Amino acid sequence: MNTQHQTMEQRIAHFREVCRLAEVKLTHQRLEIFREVARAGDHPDAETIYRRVREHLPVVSLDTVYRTLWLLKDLGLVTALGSHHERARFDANLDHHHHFVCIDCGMTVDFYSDSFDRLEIPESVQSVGAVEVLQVEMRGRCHACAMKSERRKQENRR
Amino acid sequence: MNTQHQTMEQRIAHFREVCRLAEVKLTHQRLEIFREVARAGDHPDAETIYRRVREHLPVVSLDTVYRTLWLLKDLGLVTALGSHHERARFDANLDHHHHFVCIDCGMTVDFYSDSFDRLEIPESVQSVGAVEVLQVEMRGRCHACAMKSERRKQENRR
DNA sequence: GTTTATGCAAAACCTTTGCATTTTG
DNA sequence: CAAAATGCAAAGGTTTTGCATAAAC
Repeated sequence: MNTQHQTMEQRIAHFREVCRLAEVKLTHQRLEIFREVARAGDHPDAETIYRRVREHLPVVSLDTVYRTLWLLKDLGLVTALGSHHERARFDANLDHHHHFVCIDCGMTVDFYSDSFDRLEIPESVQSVGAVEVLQVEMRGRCHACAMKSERRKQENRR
Repeated sequence: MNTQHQTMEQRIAHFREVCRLAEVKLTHQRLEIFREVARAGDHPDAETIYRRVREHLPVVSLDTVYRTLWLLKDLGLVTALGSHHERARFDANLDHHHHFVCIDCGMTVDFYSDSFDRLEIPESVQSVGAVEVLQVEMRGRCHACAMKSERRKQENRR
């Protein structure tokens, strides 16, 4: 779905529909939190969203903002960068490489690719800053986690 | 510098040399922590490195592991993924896009690129897992931060 | 009316810091 | 021996959780 050229009204309507289908209650807080994330173009953190929401809706707490943001992520309405429960990890591999990251277990594997290494920086990026490192991040499910989730589905069917 | 085909002895020698040039003391703890990160291929977190180091060197504390890892990063000997003091951030932009991230202030800007979108997944990755999202991450210094650090250098010259 | 979400406060978690002691160059 | 690094314990910041109350369906 293309979010770029949707009006705020269309996004809110979509949000309502997703909540209805997921049988999730549409509270005043959730609506305002979604509206604030949808309006933002600057990848705000939970604290920032909390502050912005409070300008319109004084009765909201930080923990509700957190709970709602992870809910929105589960519903596929937002994505999370540098997501929760992620601690700093270290790598002594200084060669130019790229990453596969498992969205379930967090396992990260290094990969080498000449075609990835040869990618050119778009001009539009150069107007924002000077790129020092270009790295491709591939996210998906590793085979081990894919098997685990398959097994879980089969158990639930019984 | 290519780390891939260096022996552990070469890496340790390089570590010693970098410490000497930077006038940083080479302690037993630092040597063992570096050795453990250099040996690891699995992007371990600080706690994991701490556990592994303790098997060889019982007298080491978690805070020394942290201090040493950030030192190694400053010395350019390791890189950090999902680095410190980084909180979760949220994005309602569901269109396929890519990121520029400022290494100083953390500002993240979305970019669109057809050539990035058309990248093919290398076969070697497919043997590890099923890629769902491919995203290019460009890291560097935004113009605002570049100007700030220029100004700081000039002030120090006076 | 029943189920679910909220706010509050307290906890959990990862990471950093101050200070006395030890180690390095 | 002077300067810097360590361990300890305590604090810091972010995110999560349990529970009584309130709101949505």
